[in-house]
Amino acid sequence: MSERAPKFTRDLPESRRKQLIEATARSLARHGLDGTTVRVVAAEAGVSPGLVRHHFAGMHDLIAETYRWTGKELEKVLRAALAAAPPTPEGQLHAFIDASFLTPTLDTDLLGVWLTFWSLTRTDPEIHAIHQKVYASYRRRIDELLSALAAEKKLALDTRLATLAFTALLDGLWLEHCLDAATYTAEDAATIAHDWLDSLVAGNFMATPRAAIALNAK
Amino acid sequence: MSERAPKFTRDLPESRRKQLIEATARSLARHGLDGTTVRVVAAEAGVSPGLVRHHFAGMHDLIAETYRWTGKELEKVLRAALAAAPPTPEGQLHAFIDASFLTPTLDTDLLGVWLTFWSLTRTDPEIHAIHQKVYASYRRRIDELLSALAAEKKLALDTRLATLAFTALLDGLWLEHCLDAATYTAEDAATIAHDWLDSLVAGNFMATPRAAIALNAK
DNA sequence: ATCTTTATTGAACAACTGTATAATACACAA
DNA sequence: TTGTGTATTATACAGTTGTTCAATAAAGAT
Repeated sequence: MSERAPKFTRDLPESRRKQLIEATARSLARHGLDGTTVRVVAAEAGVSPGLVRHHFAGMHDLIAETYRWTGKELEKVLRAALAAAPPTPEGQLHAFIDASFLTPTLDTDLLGVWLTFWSLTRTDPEIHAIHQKVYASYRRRIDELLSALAAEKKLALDTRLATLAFTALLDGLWLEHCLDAATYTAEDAATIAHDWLDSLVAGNFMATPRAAIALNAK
Repeated sequence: MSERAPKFTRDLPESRRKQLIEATARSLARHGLDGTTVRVVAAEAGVSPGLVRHHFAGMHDLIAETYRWTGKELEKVLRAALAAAPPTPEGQLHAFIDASFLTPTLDTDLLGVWLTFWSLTRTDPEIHAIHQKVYASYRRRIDELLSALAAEKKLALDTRLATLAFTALLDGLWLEHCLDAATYTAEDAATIAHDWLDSLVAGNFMATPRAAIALNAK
């Protein structure tokens, strides 16, 4: 009875920062960017609003850090999926697709946050810089796998365009699934992507120099 | 000299609403959702802030109306492109791709607005409803063309999945181009999409029941 | 000219935003 | 136990938000 409960518990800066970042991610997923305020995030993390400024330069900084964290989190999941898959280029790429759509941790909440960042990328220079960094590493990985695939299967492949097509297809599929989950399932998305890759392996893709054809037609 | 200039000019509600909607679209493209406030929009349209509430139920309503307007504007451009193209399914689909990437009116500004709406779709019920309506009509059109294509070319095609793939590829290509125009050009995007369609026509796509294969493999 | 309608203005409002700051009290060392 | 550092709280603050509303004046009707 004489022992009073502490009004709050201290924590290491590193740990508290992570809690605030995760709270921000949850808020972005649920309430969108508009609804993600200092007070909402603080409440979500179970701390007082003032603590945000103590651990971050400001609200904008917190959101940017949440972007970086989400990117790393995503990469972690994908990396693990690739490590467990067959070490062939084809096996790795198929595993990449499965990880993108069939992994429980890649739920619409986690990916819904991504949409928020996309909308910020066009107008916010700092977010734009983060975006470039994240996507450059993302595309490099795909490009390496597609190059290895082309070499192994002896495909005449424009790996640059193929990489762009692959990432665009995955992003598009996930985007539309996220915007309206009722339209199609994650399994549908995976099927489509796998099928695209199969067609690529069969050599029916990115081999025809269409641009040259179009020029001749004129 | 005795004639004083009018402090403002009146306008028909319909006309003024359109001006405000267009001002909102410009603001969304330039300053993002955060920067699009009642005062900013009013200044962009050259009117007083109070006028917004006179023509719209509120700021939220204005943004929703801007979504509807942008959707119609986009459909108008696509419809015109299809009307000018060869009436064959293949010709129509290729024209659809060109219109999506090579039309001057479909600049990154107009499409940048779309991103804003996407970010709202997940958390705002009204925007979500508009999104469903717009995309349903969008997909119906593609589905009809792909069905006609499959019939003409006698392709064993899952048109539902093919439609999803087609729209996802276009959305993804445009999205990533919008987010970082330095990565690839609109011509690159068009080339990729045309190539995908060519591959589809050649019969190398969406014909294999991958799901069944996967089940047998287990 | 005068009247009527109503599009338009501009300021005032309450609510909310991110931030600044002083007081507090937890956790650990001596 | 006492002292020290600082994570944490709570409040206050200035700025901005969407909205309200009475006054104004433009434009057509009479």
